[in-house]
Amino acid sequence: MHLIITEKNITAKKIAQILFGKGTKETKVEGVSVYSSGDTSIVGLSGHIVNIDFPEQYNNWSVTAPKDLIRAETEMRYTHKKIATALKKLSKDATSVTIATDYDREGELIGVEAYRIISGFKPDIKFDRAKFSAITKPEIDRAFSNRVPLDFNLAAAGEARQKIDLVWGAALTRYISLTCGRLGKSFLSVGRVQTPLLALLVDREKEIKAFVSTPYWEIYATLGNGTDFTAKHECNRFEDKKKADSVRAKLGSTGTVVEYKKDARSDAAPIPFSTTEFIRAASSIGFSAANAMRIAENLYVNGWISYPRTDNTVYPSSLNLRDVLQNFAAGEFGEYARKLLAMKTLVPTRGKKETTDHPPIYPVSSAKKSDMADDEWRVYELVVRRFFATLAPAATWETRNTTVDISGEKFKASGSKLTEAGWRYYYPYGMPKEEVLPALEVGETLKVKKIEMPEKMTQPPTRYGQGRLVKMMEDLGLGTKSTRHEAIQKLYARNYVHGNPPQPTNTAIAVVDALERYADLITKPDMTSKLEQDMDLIADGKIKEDAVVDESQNMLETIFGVLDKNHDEIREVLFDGLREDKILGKCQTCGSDLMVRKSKKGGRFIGCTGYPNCTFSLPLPPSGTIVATNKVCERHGLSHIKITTGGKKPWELGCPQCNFEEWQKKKKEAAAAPGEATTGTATAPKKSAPKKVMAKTGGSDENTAEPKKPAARKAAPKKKVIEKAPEA
DNA sequence: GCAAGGTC
Repeated sequence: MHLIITEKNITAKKIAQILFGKGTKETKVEGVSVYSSGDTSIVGLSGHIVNIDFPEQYNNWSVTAPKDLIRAETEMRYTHKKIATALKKLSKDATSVTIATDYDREGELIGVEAYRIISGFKPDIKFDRAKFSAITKPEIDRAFSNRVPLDFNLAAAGEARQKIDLVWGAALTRYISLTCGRLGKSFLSVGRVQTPLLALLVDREKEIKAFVSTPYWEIYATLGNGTDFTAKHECNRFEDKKKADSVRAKLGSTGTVVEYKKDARSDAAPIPFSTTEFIRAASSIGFSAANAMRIAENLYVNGWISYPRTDNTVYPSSLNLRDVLQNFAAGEFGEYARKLLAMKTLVPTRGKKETTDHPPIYPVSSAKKSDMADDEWRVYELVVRRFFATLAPAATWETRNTTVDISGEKFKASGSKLTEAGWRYYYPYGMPKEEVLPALEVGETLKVKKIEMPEKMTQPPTRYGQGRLVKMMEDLGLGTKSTRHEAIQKLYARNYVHGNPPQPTNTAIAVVDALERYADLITKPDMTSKLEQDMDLIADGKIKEDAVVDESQNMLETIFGVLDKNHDEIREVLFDGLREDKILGKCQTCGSDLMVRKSKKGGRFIGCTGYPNCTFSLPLPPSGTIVATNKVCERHGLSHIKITTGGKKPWELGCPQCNFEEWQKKKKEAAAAPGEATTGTATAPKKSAPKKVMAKTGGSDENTAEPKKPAARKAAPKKKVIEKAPEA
């Protein structure tokens, strides 16, 4: 029997259809689908079915010193035992095996893993490899009639990555966690991808914290010639109020048009969806990266959209765009599809990245709204509309620009109007607002109807949204199309970040600070670029896997030398960060800091650092991570808190004192009117179980929260530094 | 209780 092994079930199925046609027989071995015809069987893996890890004796974090992991041996563990057993069973009847996993580094390693499992069990089977870059009949036929040997060098490159990631990740994760006593499920993690990602967020947060907001003034004139419009002084921002005042004082009651220009601007259609582009678009309509990918995965397995993990932004010529459109001609999107089908030629847009493994994400079948949940529909609609937009012509805007002279001062205004919708007819997301500017003539006199001079404050840079982060990661080479969203999610799960856009905690800032000082390499994307270069050398046979791993282990040993020497200082940096995250405000009775503290019984509460002189305290819910938010209670001066549990929907508890008072009031009312229901007020818990100390209020979803618009974000008020000269 | 990479 000839056994063919693919990376995943869906490709096994597709290849069977191509090679066997209708004669395909599907059976199950150990619950794994096997597609057969005649003397050939095809089985799909589930990506990697083994993983490397340290042997059990290294499992106790406080027994093994972190640096002893660097040279520790590793072993293979099955992660999909049933598939491994199925491979062995199938190989009993096999005389030859063709590895037909994805044509990339990880695919080669996955293939070699299957090879090792089978040849360890039955050594005399012959192996070869089919390499294909699209699952189409000509490409599959070509690949299977030109089979080559397995590329062990390429697989070794992937294996080097596995070992280096494990050793660095495990050793540094344990070191940091042990150093500050964050053990058990609240450990602090470190990794080649996640730490540079976290450092991006921390660097930005530092900029935001360091930002000093200063006032400035703008001058607007409302002008009219029938249609009113607003023009802004050409100075844009006045930092000097006196100067702004003097300009304002000059302005008379009429203005003269000194410049007026009408133009047309072409607005190009967007490129096809790669995973990154898709996540960016989904993020801008309110989906977190992980949620967008989870939904896309669902839509894919249910046959609504194509494979969602792709770097490709160019439709392959094998994809018949008209056929795809035809699927939609009668459905929910019929009017759009028919309009595109009526065009003589379809010229799709194309992005810079072109790969051949998968097409860009496009809709493969027509769905009705009732076929899926609301969130799924929103994502599906996004994919459908994007596909349409990539086939549509550019949009055209008419732009108008004018300069008006008011008493010698220049004011500018511009207008824009969509004159040809083009692709924007199909894709309404992110539509810029039209600005009205009436037709004007140079020399025309306009009445000044109103002058306004608002005072504004300069704003700190905005936090990176998830879509932007995924894009930055791609540009920096961090992670892959399949893992970037997971890296972001991991930061939430570790409580390194909270909210959306993700905001790093003081703990995260401290971890990055400590690592940047003493283990700089793990905080930079350069580690990944260097690894990529080394992997290419391994794949080319120019250097051995062991040499690369050994060099990396040496570097990590050097780093551990530095860490050990500076242990006390690192501990201090980490403790300070951890402590800051626990401070919720000042005690109203004595003015000391209020902090999250542990009780002797293992619970926790908010206690005063003035203890034992001050015994002020407030209760806290028994489980979940307490996160202090930026919001401060106006009545009590305490940070609003939320309770997070590993990336799930956080519970926005609000001010802990307000919450406590609310709960006490409820308790009193319940005691005064026994038997009566105690629901009703807006902040009251729907089901106020008396055992639960806290009054639960509505929560916002970390994962689906609409990313805040930059303009809506407040400047960090406490960072505003005002230096006033003492009065005489 | 560690990472990152596949896939579901």
